[in-house]
Amino acid sequence: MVETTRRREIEDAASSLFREHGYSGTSVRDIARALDIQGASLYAHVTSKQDVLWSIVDKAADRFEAAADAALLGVGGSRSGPGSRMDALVRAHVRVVVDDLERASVFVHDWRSLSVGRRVEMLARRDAYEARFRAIIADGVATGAFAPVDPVVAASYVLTALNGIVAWYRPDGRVSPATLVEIYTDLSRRAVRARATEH
Amino acid sequence: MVETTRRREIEDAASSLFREHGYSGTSVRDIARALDIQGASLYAHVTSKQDVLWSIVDKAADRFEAAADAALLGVGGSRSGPGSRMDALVRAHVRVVVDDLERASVFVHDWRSLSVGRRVEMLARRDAYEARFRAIIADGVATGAFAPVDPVVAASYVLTALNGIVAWYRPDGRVSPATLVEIYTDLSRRAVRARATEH
DNA sequence: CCTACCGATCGGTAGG
DNA sequence: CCTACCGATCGGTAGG
Repeated sequence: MVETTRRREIEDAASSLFREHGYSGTSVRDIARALDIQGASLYAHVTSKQDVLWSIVDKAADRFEAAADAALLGVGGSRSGPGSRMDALVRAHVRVVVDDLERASVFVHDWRSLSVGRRVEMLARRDAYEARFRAIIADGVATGAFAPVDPVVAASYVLTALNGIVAWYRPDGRVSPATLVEIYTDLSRRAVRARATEH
Repeated sequence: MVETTRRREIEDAASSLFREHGYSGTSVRDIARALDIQGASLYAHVTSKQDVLWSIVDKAADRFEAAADAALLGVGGSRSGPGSRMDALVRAHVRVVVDDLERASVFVHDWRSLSVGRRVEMLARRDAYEARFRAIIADGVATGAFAPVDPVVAASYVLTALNGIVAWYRPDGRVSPATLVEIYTDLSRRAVRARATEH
């Protein structure tokens, strides 16, 4: 399916509706209504409702992975310490989330509505992504830069906190996206760092 | 509606299904099938699907509030420092979550499917609940026990992390519920505490 | 708790 | 992108 303007408009409308009502709570006619066309007309652009969900989730996963790659590369990879790498990953993740809250919300919540094959595929990608956090935390614990936390639990803690942004954050509120990125980076770094007296 | 054994079985089954497929993704017949009865037979025990959702969410909210009350009372209220009060709140919250992951998941995710009036009511209760965390964090920042974090953002960070447990935690895995409670309390306390050199 | 049934809506197709 | 339509399923009611 080629990427057209209409196709992007459909995914924009669908992301917004999926975020507010969930995949099951959104009908094909709801999406069409947002675009002022008939429900059946949507099928001139997409093959199924499931296909729209997959496009949104797949591209969102691409964005998170690309941002993490770039962030680690930018900070010099494993030549830099676990603290800097953790900060870079958190910063990149929060940026992707606040950059498109609708699509991030669908990625976070609605991937469970994917068909079995795609859900399994996405679960593997999510696990590989989360493994970057686990590895950095384990490294920090090993060097003593981080407190002796369980890397699996700590990575889940931090990532669910970052993903939780989609549930409460309003970009037009008191806290700007840039400020949110910095606050979340600080909170995440502090959650795993060792006491100042320990190193 | 009186609380009967059957009624509780219905809410148990509904919680499990809502957790896995969401409120919209679960049909009345799905719930009935889990209890080996006909879809229409469910209406001998409940007045509507929405009514079942409300019961689950309302009772879950009761549990979180009661646990927070007891936790603050147990730690001596405002006579104890912000650190102890924060620990008590976090511990209580995580205990309620791991004690019934299905109902906690419905409370966290499916309250958005409540009818408008009930959704507004629940939003107010959630805000009052979250305000306890905000107040304690603001207190800790004022006394210097906590880092100079934004109390609103920090409370959202911590609470979404705690609620995120429902998305990944498996109680039959490597980490016992009791251990999870301790790790999460440590991570949350560390996220907001001041550097050891600062106090 | 059952059978039988209701109108509304679902995702999707045919044919233009 | 439209009209017209499909079979399936939805939440819920009637009457036992």
